[in-house]
This record gives sequence, structure tokens and C-alpha cells, in this order.
Amino acid sequence: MNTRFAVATHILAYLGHSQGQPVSSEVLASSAGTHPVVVRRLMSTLREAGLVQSQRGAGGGTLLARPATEISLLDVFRAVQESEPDLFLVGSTNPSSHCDLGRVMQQTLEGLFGPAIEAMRTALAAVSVHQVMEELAQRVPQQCPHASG
Amino acid sequence: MNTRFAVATHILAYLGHSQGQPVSSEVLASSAGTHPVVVRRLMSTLREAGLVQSQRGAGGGTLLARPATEISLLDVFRAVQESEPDLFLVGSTNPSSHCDLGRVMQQTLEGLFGPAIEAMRTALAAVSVHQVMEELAQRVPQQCPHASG
DNA sequence: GGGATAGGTAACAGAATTGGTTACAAATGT
DNA sequence: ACATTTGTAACCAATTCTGTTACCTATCCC
Repeated sequence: MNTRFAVATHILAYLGHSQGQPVSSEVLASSAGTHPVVVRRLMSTLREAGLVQSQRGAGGGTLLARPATEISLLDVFRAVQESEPDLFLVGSTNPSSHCDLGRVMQQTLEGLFGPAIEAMRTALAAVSVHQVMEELAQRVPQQCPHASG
Repeated sequence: MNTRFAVATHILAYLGHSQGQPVSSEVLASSAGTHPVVVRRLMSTLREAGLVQSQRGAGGGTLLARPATEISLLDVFRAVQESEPDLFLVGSTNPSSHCDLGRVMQQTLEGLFGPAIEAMRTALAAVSVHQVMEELAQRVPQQCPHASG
């Protein structure tokens, strides 16, 4: 079970909410229910993907690298899910089988799963972090101090 | 890395090819490059899902429970992927956070990922095991003894 | 400059999952 | 009866994931 995608989306939504001023990994970890180092580790990935930028030192933290309207869940998914085909495929189906069946099967499955993966990508691309924020705002009017950080 | 989906599809395509007469887990394992027990374990799942049926004893084995044209990759995916939302979600985002943010975030993400999952399902539903067999046949004209099992 | 704050990263531990393997009981055809 | 084959439990090694500690570096403020 990969919680990174969910935690990353959580964090990005949070950052979008307090856009302009950086948020520390401690605050983010508290909100996401995890450990600051986990957040920082995730930040490394998101930073490499160009989704956030961080400032060290006192008063530092992380903020979005571009507006929340221009970060899609597909961006997050790509950043966090190291190898996309991993989703289904096909580490095994032993390529060193007696014959080529294994390898051919792998190619065939990749070809047939392609549309499924593509469909999912399209759907993810249609949702922005900003929309996540709006959804959240509707569901959490004012219950939570962290939500307005 | 979950190889079960790929192995299951491999097996079902194989069974579709020799429809009518049962295939032993040993033959299937050899073709898929894994261990007979792994195949049998997978069969338990596929049998529960109503995709195959097995015969014990001498001359036994497994065969498709219905025509390969009427088994979709979505059927396989559902059977093999124990909890579908597992795909992305959201085991953590600690529900016992200070506030409801964790739980609400979880609900929100599920709502927003819904379309993505649905799109993938639709695409998987559009491909049958029979199509996988045809794809395979095109790619492996006659190279492999196992392919004609 | 010095201290406090905060990120970057390595390293390790514990839990969970996965796949391969052995072992054995139960069923079935010859 | 006996050989064959499934069903299933049990175990191991490898991998992955998350949490945690530790320590270095960068930055701000005095």
C-alpha cells in the first residue's frame, strides 16, 4: 500500500491553501498524520518534479512552485509513482522461459493495458490540486485549525 | 510489484487456447515461469471469482468457466486485486489526526480519484481474454511448443 | 559571530507483502 | 491400490514501506 500519493496530495493542497508563505515539514506532518522526515523525503521527490520549492533555515519551509490550478493529480502521480507501468505489470512472467512466450506475453499485455493506463492518466490530468482544495473546503467548513494554516 | 494480474492473464489465455481439456498447474507454471503452487494459489482466487473451474485427481487440471470472449481483463483485475481502492489510496493520512482533516481528505481523494479508477475499469472491461489470445497468436506464430498446449 | 530554526539525507528498525518452496491431505481416474 | 493432481498450510528470503534517530547544512535574527 502506497500512501505517498495520498500524502503528497494532502500536502500540496495544504500548501495551496497557504500559498505565498512557506510551511514547515513539522506542520505538514502533523496535518497529514505522519513524521516530518517522511514529509521531507516526499518533498525531495516533489521538488525534483518541479511541483514545490523549499527554503532552508529559520522561517523556511516549502511552498508550491506554481499555482495550484496548474498542478494536476497526474503530475503528482507521476512524481510519486516511480515506475508507472508498475501499476499492473509485469515484473515476472519469467522472460527466461523455455520459449519466448514470457517475453511476448509481456509485450502483449503492455499493449493491451496501454489504453487502461492512458484512460486513467487522462482522468487524473483533469483534476487539479486547486480542485482538491475546493472539495476540501466544502467538506471542512471551519472544523479544523490545521485546515486554515 | 504485483505479478498476479499478469500471471493470471497469462494463465487464462493459455486455458482459452486449450479450452475443453483441463491443464495442470505444472504445465501452466512452466509456461508462466513460476511455481505450480503459485499457480494453484492464484487459481483459488480465480475460481472464487467464477472465472475457472478445476478438477482434482489424475487427468485433472483447470479450464475456463466460460468462453474466453466473455472474460474481460476487468474481471481478472477485480479477482486478483484484492481491494481496488488500494490502487492509489489512502491507507494512511492518519484518520486519528488532531482533527477531521485526515478523514475528510480521504473521502475527498476517493471522490476525486473515482473518475480515474472508473476510466481504467472501462478500458479494462473493453478487452477480453480472447483478444489477448489473438494478440498473442499474432506475435507467436509457431515459435513455442507451450503456446499451442 | 552565535544561536535558533528548518531542510537534506543517510541509516536503521519493524511491519507488511510477495513469491518460491516444501509438505501433506483429499480427491479422482485407471 | 496406485499414480496423478488439486487444495492448502507453513515457512523463508527478498523486497518495500513507514517511522524514527542522527547529523550536517543553510538561513534568519540578535
